[in-house]
Amino acid sequence: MIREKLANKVQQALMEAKDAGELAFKELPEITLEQPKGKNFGDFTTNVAMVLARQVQKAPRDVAEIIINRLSHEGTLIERADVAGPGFINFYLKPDWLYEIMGTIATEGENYGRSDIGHGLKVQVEFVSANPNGPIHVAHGRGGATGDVVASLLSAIGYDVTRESYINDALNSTQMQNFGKSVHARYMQVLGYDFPMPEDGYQGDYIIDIAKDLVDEYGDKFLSVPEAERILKFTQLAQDKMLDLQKTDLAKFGVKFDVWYSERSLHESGKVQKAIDVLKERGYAYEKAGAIWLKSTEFGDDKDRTLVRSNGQPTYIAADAAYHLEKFNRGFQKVVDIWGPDHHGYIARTKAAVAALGCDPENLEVIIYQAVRLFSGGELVMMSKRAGDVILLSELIDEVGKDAARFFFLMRSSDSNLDFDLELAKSQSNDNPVYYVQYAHARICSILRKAQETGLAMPTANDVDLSPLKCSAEMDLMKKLADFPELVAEAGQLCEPHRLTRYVQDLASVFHSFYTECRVVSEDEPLTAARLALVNSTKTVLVNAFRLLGIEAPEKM
RNA sequence: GCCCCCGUAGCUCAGUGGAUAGAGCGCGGGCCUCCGAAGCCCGAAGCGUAGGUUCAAUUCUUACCGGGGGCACCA
Repeated sequence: MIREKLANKVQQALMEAKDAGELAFKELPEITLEQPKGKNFGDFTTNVAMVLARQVQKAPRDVAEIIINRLSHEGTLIERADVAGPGFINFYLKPDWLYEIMGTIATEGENYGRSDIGHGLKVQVEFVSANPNGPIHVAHGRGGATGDVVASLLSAIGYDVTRESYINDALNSTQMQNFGKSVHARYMQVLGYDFPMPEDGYQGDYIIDIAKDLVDEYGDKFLSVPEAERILKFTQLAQDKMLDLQKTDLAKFGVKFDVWYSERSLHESGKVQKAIDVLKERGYAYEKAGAIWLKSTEFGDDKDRTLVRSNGQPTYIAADAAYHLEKFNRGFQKVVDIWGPDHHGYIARTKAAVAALGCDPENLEVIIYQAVRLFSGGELVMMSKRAGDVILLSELIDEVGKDAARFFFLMRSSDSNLDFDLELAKSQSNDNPVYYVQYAHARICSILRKAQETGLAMPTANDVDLSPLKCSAEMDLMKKLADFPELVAEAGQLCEPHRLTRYVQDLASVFHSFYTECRVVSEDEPLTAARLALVNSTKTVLVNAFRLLGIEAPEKM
């Protein structure tokens, strides 16, 4: 808002200068207003004079001077504008611009920070998509937190978002067969038979748990069924159990999906075959050595990929192609896939498949998040009792809690490896960023309780005079609150949720400084009222940010 | 060999085509007759190397060096 106003002012000044023959430019440059890094460079700054300098053949500082002389401050929030450094124009604003924003926060409440950048565009965020042959583990946790918050951010900026998880439940896949055989072997063992685990069988204890469940539920009634049929049956039963467990674990993590999409359903409905047919028709599928191949090299992939094996079984790529075609057919105009680091190699082939099917690969955005390592007391944690070689998400949540788990997963850019310090996440101290930010909220609630006990009215920024707010701690806090909508927009458009955790920590920090500096409930009634309004606004923004992050806003800790 | 990510303070990480590169931990020093010290304030300390593009590069680009991960008619 304020940026547009300033940009308009600058544009007006530029046009006037042009008409007066002071600046000879043909095209109006884009005028961007930024918040300067240094504290002594005003509230907003623009580099337009430097951008324009070459075109008008004048020194940048002279151009800036001309613009400033044409700026009228009358009836605006501009206090003054200066030329600085190599040719920046720095704007110093009257405090009223912040008071206006306080009013906006009070009026918009839980909607403060939302926008309509997405214009209701239908977007799907696909994440987690774990094979239903094991529990959700910590790497899925990073993907889960990332996907969930990316979805929340996109929704906040006006997209029509669907959260979706793809179930790799094709019964004929090597992994699923292996899984079924493992469960079957454990089942036989629970029944007392000396039955060997298959080679490369699933070793985790959860396989035994499933086998015990199956014995409890069905006893030995499957023994009469032929072994091959029995294994197939077990694969399905065990898959269903795994899926339920995955849903339970993810729900505990605060992650819920609108759609669980079954790979098996793609095969059974003939959509995989259909996609292959489409690829053939479009000339991007061919036969070689008894198999059918996707001509993905046409679209920048390193090599062509097998769609259908020589034994007639379609590969997962065929199913993935069908799935992505289905996404676009379902009306999604933008698709975001969130994958683990082991999948980076699939970006090229998936985009190639999408392009070969006649969809625009630009509408598919793939986010790869990097590896997660758990540390405890400086030691790398590798093994889990319950799952074998991975740590389960549920174990992590039991250990550090949902909020800490989510927050820690979101603290780093997806592009960075993530070292998760269990001790830190558990510690109830100021070292722990989750406690730090939640404490800010609890502290606010404490102040508001105190004010209520004192019998004070609870003012909002709309019904109180904010002009007593003028010290630097108060100004810094208001500025941070003012940043929120833009931060949400940026984090959403870039699909970078870590910007939000960063912001929340910054906001908590300026609030804590304000708290130390400025006593809220005091003898000075106008000041108390204004500060209470500011505290209220801070609470609103914290709560809105926490909601996006999916963490609690505790009133007491 | 090819592909992806990272290389910023002692450590873990943010950040930006521009003016003085930030935070937490750790380290040193201060602050509670007062709304929660789970807090605040002050201090020391940094853009892997070499080219290129640019008025301006830590940011874009190329090469190299270092770390992590991936390269199936498995999913």
